[in-house]
Amino acid sequence: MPEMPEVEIIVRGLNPFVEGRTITAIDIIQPTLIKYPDENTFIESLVNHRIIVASRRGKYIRLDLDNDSKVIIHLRMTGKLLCTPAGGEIDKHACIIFQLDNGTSLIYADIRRLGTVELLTASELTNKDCGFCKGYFTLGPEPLSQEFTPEYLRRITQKNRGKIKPLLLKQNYLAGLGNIYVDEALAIAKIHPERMALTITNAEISALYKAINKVISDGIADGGTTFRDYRNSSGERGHHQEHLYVYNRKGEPCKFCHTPIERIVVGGRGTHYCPQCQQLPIDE
DNA sequence: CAATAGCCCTGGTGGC
DNA sequence: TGCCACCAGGGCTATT
Repeated sequence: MPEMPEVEIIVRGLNPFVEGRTITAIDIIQPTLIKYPDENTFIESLVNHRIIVASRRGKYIRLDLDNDSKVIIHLRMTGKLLCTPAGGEIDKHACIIFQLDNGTSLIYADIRRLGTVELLTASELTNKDCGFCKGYFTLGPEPLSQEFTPEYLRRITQKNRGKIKPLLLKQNYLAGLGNIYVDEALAIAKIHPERMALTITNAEISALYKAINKVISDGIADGGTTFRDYRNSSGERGHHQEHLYVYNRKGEPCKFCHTPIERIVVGGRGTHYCPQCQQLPIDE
């Protein structure tokens, strides 16, 4: 569900709530979400330990514990991390409940249960070849970071034989973009989602670079995008859906030229674009 | 490598 | 109102 801006908002909301709190008990309602290690080791490693900090890398959330355990969480499509006050209502799709020493609880809830929760020791985190959290260890640079530059974007488009949209969705090239923000960035940069990455010009690279950083920072500023399931750690909706250019706007007028937005499938994903603003070169 | 399909799941929506 | 096919913000794996 959540892409980088949504995960960023979740982590920002999480920290004031969990930082310094000790986990007093863990209720595991859906054990299949815990991919590593086994349920008992998971509980033993965390109960009576203090959460130092929550952080984000790409679409992953990480909790660092005082015994050097790291909990790596991916929310996939419908996962939520909810900070629930003492006596507060437990989400009906709660999968794992971390009870904290002040009576509150941190609840992992997930309607479709596609999310993943893994616990690594400090040495497993350093080792990277532990066989778990593979996606976490191979993440590319973050939008808005020093490492993400127009030159970097140029480099990955030059060495890729495929279409631009599937490339931008690959987390090992760029961490954090998902289906919504990719469509939005391409719309703002006026690049067709099926454009062959190799043929993208320097001027377009420059526009795409700015557009990626813009959609991500706007998404964060708006508290994320909520269509149905996304909620921040307090259970509130985001607002960026009110400012989208193309995503989920099939048939509605383009905000630049008023041409109806079209929906196609690219790389197996629903894709929205303006057929007027985002054209393929004639020879493609 | 790139493209595609299948898979993990539930639930909302739109067509009939 | 009911039934049903389809679709969904992700990502791993296997196959061609």
